[in-house]
Amino acid sequence: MIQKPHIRDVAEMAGVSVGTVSNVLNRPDVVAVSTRQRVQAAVAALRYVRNESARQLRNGQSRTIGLIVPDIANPFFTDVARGVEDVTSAAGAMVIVCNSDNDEGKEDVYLTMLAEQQVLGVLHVPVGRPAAAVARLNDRNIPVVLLDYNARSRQQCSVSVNDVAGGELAVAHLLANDRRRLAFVGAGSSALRQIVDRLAGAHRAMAAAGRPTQDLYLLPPTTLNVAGGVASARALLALPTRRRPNAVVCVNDLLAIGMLQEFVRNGVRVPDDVAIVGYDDIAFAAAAAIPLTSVRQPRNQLGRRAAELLIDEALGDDHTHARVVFEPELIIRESSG
Amino acid sequence: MIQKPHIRDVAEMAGVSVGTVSNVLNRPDVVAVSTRQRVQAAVAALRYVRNESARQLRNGQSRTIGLIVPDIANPFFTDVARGVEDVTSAAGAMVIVCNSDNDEGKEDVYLTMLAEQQVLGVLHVPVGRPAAAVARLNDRNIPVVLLDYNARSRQQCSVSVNDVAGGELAVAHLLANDRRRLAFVGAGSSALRQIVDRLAGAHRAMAAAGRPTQDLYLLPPTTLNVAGGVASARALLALPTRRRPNAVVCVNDLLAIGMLQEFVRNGVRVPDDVAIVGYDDIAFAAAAAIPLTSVRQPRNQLGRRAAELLIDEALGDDHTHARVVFEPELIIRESSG
DNA sequence: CTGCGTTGTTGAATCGTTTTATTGAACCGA
DNA sequence: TCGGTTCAATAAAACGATTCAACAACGCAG
Repeated sequence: MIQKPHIRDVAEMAGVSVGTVSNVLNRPDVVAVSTRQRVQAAVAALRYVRNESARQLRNGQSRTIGLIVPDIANPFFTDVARGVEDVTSAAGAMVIVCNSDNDEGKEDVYLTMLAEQQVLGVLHVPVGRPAAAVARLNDRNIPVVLLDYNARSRQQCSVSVNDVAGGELAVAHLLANDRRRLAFVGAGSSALRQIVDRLAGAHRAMAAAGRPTQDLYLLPPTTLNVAGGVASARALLALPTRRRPNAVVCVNDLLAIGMLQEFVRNGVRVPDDVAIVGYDDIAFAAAAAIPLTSVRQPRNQLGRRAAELLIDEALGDDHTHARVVFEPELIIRESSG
Repeated sequence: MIQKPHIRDVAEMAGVSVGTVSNVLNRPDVVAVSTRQRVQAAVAALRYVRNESARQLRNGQSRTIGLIVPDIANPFFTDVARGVEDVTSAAGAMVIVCNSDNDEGKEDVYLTMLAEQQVLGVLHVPVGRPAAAVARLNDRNIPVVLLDYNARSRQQCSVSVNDVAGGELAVAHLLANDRRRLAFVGAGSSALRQIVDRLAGAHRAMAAAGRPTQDLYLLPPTTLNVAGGVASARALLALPTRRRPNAVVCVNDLLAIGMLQEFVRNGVRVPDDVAIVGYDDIAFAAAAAIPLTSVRQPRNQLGRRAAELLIDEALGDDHTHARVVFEPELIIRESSG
């Protein structure tokens, strides 16, 4: 057996020209049935495998898309990635996953590498403002779909979730349940667009209830994980009971779980003494000691829709840019009683 | 500005030949300083971006590796993937992530696609026995490193965790704490190699303590998630108190968390009435209502080491195959008192 | 002044496909 | 029997980089 059979070897074996083999592979309908079968037999016999590099060079583009996320170990992006993969795989394409680590420098490096790869397109969760590098890709006619980011320009697609609405849902729910002393946990720790928006939504809900925005107590910055939640809970426990909030909204479920844990440990009853609302509705929200009320984001859908838009832009001929904004959903469980 | 500048455009602008430009890009040391600077200036001015397809075609291989996992949405593989990414990114390569969905057919499809892409190599978490497709890649000199699988043949690298030892650790720990009525949760639901090994380890620990293996109560099959844990806990609660196990080992943390939740809900004290040990030590194990004792696997390390081996095999010249087996570690927390 | 080694640059061949213009065969109706 | 039409198959020209043998220029020793 030939080590790496080329299309030429297949052609020889089948007694046809290489052009015909190529046709069998790409447009089987234009070649006569008997010839086609002969060629397919040769392909199988030699275990011929196409060389995508050559194909790409000739065609000018690959069957690959890039996905740039801050951290693939984060369950949120994981589910997004899964949605992306499902769609691309159905389209016969593959996904190159890149971690930007919230570093715009790394983002740039990857964007360039993806351009070199002649990818079909890039799905990009930008750290800050979509970088100049994105514009550079557009110059080269490589479509970029922004993910978890609402594009301002109409020159490109974007898919995001309405974070303002999410913050509003959470606070409105607590106010409707007669909670009066509210705290918002996780703001200020960074200028993350998502968090800024959620806080804005929270403020809007306050205003709608005729409450001044400063009535929403902002807990000092912490890390956005379970440990940060524990620390935040302690900060609240240090307040005199009378002034202690009786409801908290966390910008993600990790914070909420940490707080829940620390409250339970200190005999604070949830939701009787303090109601808790998380964000993201990760798998563990429902599994917490006291099942957690949380704002659910359609993570998988986010990935799917973005991938669909990207593929349409890359392969379709009459593409119009879309700005998709999903609405979050409040999942009410015991923690907000 | 030229739409897609080629190396030829750069050459013209700098007043040199294309060969020289290529040299500047690939072996800058062989070209004179003044020439090099002139070329680099032209590259920058034209915003020239290399065409990897052409490069790959000529060189016969890409700067890309494939990673095939059952499900990228599973936190275990997510952390593995993260480790892989860190190593490959440092080596200037990229990762194509593929979900096999525990389907050998999909595995095959992806393996073929990766071969077509002329990838540097493939990291593969096989569903069953490493398929014939793997052998096919080896025929084409594409290295394959098996991940989370202990290769029998010495013809290839593999990186795995000693699951037998993990099962043994868990059971030995409980026996050492004077727990006598033990249950093992999660076996039988599938013939997954990992689970079979962990059970074998559990049996070994029983034997070492002079206990017959049938004293380890096997709970009937459930799904391997939180809901399965809840169901398993109910099954135990249905037993008369006297015969109810006072310690359980779960094959993963999701099961353990589900059980914990259901026990707490029914007034069963953990660890006083029942001790619980999980497996994987996912981030939430420590954050559970009662922090969970769990068998930790070096997930990130698993990915890192596999990626290193793969890159060494693909690029190094004196590669010797290695079979790396990591040892799991028992993280003792409150749930096993 | 010649010959030789060193350094830097060049031009052409090459990688393995796809595609397009062209050829050739077969068939049909007049 | 002969032009016209279809249908299949072919040969050759891309695609855009890398590489290598060959060459030019230069300095220096004899």
